[in-house]
Amino acid sequence: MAYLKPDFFERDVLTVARDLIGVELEWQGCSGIIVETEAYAVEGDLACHTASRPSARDFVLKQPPGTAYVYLNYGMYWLFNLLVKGGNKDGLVLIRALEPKRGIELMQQRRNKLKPNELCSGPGKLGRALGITGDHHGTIMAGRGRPAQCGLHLPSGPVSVLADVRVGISQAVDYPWRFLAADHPHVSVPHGKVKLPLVKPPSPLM
DNA sequence: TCTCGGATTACT
DNA sequence: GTAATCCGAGAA
Repeated sequence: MAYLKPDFFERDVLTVARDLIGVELEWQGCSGIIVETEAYAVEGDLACHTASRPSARDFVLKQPPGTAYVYLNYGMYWLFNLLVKGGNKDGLVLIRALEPKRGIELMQQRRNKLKPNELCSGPGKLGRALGITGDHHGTIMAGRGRPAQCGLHLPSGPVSVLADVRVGISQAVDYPWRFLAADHPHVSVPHGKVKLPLVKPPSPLM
């Protein structure tokens, strides 16, 4: 099974976020099938870190496509993103949920959970299950420099993917930029169940 | 130096 | 419903 090449990440961030569904994420002895992602665009997306953080903009500028963008959220959870650049729309793809495949015992140990469908069903849970921290910010996940025991593998067959609005944001809340494996039991929030704010900030149509 | 908000989760 | 927990960014 071959690793994804950098050119996978040199396309439109929405296309890449969609195509990552079904991909197997291998991470230091553990692995899982990606079943939920969100796209964040460098330009025109107020929910993206690049809209408010010069450091994120700098990261996009200087790092190659396929690099991991890792950050601490709510002071507690490490969230794992992949850099997309060189296509029509650059951005970051948040990996939000996995179906665990390998290293399940280790993930259960880290998460203090028994049920496999709750191990990685959310971006914070996933980060904890895989043992991801800020030390992994900048890890190259495709091409030269990729660490052994880390990588991404294409699915063997076709995958059914649904689009939905993104979770837990307060800006650009109505972009349908969340992608899910259809009817999959390991996602964080099922398709069509994301609660929108009562008064939504206006978003331009993309 | 201080304040605030945030791509969340688990527990009451 | 809300505590836990901390960093980047901007104001002062």
